[in-house]
Amino acid sequence: MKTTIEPVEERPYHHGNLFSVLLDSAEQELIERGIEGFSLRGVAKRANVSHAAPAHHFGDANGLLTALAARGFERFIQRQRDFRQRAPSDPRAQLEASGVGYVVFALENPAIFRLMFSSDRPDFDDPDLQQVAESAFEELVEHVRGVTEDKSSPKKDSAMMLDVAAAWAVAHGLADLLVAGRLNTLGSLAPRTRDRRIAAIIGRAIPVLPNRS
Amino acid sequence: MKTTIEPVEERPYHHGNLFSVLLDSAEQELIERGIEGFSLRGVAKRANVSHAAPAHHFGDANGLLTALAARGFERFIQRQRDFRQRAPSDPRAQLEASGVGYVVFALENPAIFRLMFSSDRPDFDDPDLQQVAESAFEELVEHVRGVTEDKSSPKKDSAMMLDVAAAWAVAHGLADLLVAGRLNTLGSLAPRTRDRRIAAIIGRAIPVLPNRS
DNA sequence: TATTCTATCTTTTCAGTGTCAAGATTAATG
DNA sequence: CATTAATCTTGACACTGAAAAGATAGAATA
Repeated sequence: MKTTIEPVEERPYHHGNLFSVLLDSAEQELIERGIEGFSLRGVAKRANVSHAAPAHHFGDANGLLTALAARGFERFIQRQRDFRQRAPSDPRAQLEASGVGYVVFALENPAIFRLMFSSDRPDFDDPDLQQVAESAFEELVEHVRGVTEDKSSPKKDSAMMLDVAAAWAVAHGLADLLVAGRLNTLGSLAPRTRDRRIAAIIGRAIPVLPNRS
Repeated sequence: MKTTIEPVEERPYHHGNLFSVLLDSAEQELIERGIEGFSLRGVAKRANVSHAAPAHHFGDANGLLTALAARGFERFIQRQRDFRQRAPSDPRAQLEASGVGYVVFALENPAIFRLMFSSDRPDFDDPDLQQVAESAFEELVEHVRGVTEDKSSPKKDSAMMLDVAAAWAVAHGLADLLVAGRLNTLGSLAPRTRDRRIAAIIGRAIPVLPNRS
């Protein structure tokens, strides 16, 4: 009579690349159950490891969510670059493309977007997360500057700040409302026309340069 | 030897107005621990009742959060009215005041604001919540119409929708970013100047009426 | 090569959570 | 007054995140 039971699936004690596998599992968990249903044990189950394994790589659940948010910001930046590359090179078109990329990323990754902007769980003092989140902000500022800055009579910082806040707020507001399903008249349009209207709305937030008198 | 222990605080078996006390306790719990730390048992403890008591009034935890969100929307609407009343009566000033009220409410009630716009836990199909959330939306549409509608040549619905989305997005984006602490250059200003700038940013989103030619 | 060290992963345990079922108490109804 | 319904408590269960202690295997060292 057999006394030892062979495990159905051989699995080495040391996983090898558990770190990245956990990140992917966590993302899937987040997508399927949302930030408010997110469970560390569920992530471990997806990765086929014990429920305590993630702790060695990420500390606690919030540590895992912090890493996930950081990776989210990287993709977030990349998506905006994608849209800029396909757009005309004039500053205003570039800014509008960034905004459309902003919103499209949110629609493509609603759960991660909420993790990045509407959750207290990631540790935003974490150096990695802070760095990449600042990068996203700096790219925005740069492109706003490209549109509003009149080189012959440079704007004051406070005026500049107003422009940045306006542009950021429109893009972010559209993204967040669409993700929440509160702007369905816009959200249920075909992607192409939807994106055109998003660009139009964002364009409004930044006034045209005053004529140099 | 004493065998029966007198409870420290006499408490009638039937609370009387547990419903509203639970709502207040839940709000306090939400404020102190955030949506992601919110605990039904914590609410019951605050209300000084057993952990299962809330179920009889709100069903489950999400039911309680649904009622809380509905009350939040009522206050949200009221806060916007407050700001309109103190503002000049011309349509543009009224719209800007609504927007400032929108943002100020978010800053005054960050946890509830997130519950209302960035959480999956409230049941947005609930008739009460749906009704009051729609009311908030309708007041917004009305005030945008007041600014943009040219009575001699009425706009199409699609153009109207663009205006509404723009105004809503700016106000909501500012509110959400400020609550998340991502717009501190604006958020750390003195309330009066801060609100002035918020009004200015919102004013931009709605273009001036074209001259009737 | 043999041994020690260290990183990785598992198992066990514990307090806390939401929800359900059953019982206790009080108010409302006829 | 008797019965019913509403309200609240107690107890149980499965699930959660975290901590502690043990198991395993790769890496470093002698």
